[in-house]
Amino acid sequence: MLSQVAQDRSPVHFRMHQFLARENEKPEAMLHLQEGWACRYRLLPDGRRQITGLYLPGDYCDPQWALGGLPSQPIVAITNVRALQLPCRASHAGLDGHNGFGQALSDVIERQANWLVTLGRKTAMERVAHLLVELFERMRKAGLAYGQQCAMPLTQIEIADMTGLTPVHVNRTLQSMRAKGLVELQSKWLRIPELQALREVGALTPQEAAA
Amino acid sequence: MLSQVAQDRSPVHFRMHQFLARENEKPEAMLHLQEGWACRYRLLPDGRRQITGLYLPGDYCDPQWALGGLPSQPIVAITNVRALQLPCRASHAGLDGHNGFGQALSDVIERQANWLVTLGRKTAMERVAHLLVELFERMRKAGLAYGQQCAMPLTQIEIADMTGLTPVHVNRTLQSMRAKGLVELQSKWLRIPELQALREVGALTPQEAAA
DNA sequence: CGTCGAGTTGACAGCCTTCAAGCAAAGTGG
DNA sequence: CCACTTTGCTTGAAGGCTGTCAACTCGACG
Repeated sequence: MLSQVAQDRSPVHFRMHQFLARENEKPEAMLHLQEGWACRYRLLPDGRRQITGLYLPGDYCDPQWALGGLPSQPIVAITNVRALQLPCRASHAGLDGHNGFGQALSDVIERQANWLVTLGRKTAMERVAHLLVELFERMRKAGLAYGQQCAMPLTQIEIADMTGLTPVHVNRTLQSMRAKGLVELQSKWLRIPELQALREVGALTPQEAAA
Repeated sequence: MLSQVAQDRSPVHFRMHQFLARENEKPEAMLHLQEGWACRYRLLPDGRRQITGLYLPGDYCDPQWALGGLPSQPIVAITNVRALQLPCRASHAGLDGHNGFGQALSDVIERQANWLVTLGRKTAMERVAHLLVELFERMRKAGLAYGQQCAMPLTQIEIADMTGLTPVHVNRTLQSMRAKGLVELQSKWLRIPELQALREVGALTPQEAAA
């Protein structure tokens, strides 16, 4: 099993804002996150930034490295990160969806497609709702949700870079959501009183945010 | 080789607007497009549509089917399509980037990430420029560009659903690009007088639109 | 010759951005 | 332990990019 491979390796640590991978640099190993959050992003010449992927505890970083090629986007730690290393080529024998890597690859493609819909066609409130629902459900799958709440280390600037909005508008949108009782969000903790209500606000189809 | 596998199969045909795949229905076979265009998309309950992937001649449809799971989004023919069928599981022995499927999977992830940046952070003109550059470069790689031109069967409505804009604004944006001499686009043919100029208008980083 | 889809144009509204200022909490150095 | 700075969050006012609504043209098609 992959987990056994992983457990043969000693854990590595990254501080907040440290790079897990850089553009066009061959990664030393695939990482299996044990603790902490990270993100993949691209920076435009004029400073605009778009986050293109989030890595939460339990996620592989990055499954596509098993396919060969070099990372085209940097990956940076959002919080301090602890991870296990595993060789990028450990998985060649079976990427068929019946093991972790195939599923992880599917999830990446699925989530990216969902975000294309959100960034292309949804309003600010729908975008933020999508993000919060996805975060909560992924944390819950990782066993890191406690009732209706989970940790949420993202700053409003990072939420903006994820949702394609400005930090100012993210702030106004969150306040509006708080006023409606849709979310409680303070000191890095997220609480969602009614998940189904927030899913509807986010215009999430049944298959979305399930991945 | 994959191509030999493919050539063992007889070609299948789809008419314009016919489905190559439907949501949650197991596809009969992976398709290797020989002629015609198709797209993957999602429809929101209120009618908003976002195209999440384009399939051009030479593309596999869809590489991720080799990973297992069911398609979460429908795929529909934009023009009439001719394609070769190959079994979804033909590739299990090697998805390592040294054959067509691994590369195809990488390309899908890479292109989706590029579009996340465009939909999240770019202006209308940058979005349309990105699309036209990508289409031209993919057609050229497929051997279907002739000098500075290639076929471009998309309607302005389809361009809008790809770029996250309204058809009206796509129209205005295209006119503005024509007025600046950036593109010539008429009767389903695209000509790009200066590709590099259009790349810059699209705020494309070196690695973008290369996939 | 009527219909339909695609493209085009104008007027107006609105969501979101930009710019700016102020506040609180956390980190830093003396 | 207390300035001082930094980071993150908040709020207001004004403007712009894009959306909405509507009407018109044109060519393809039957």
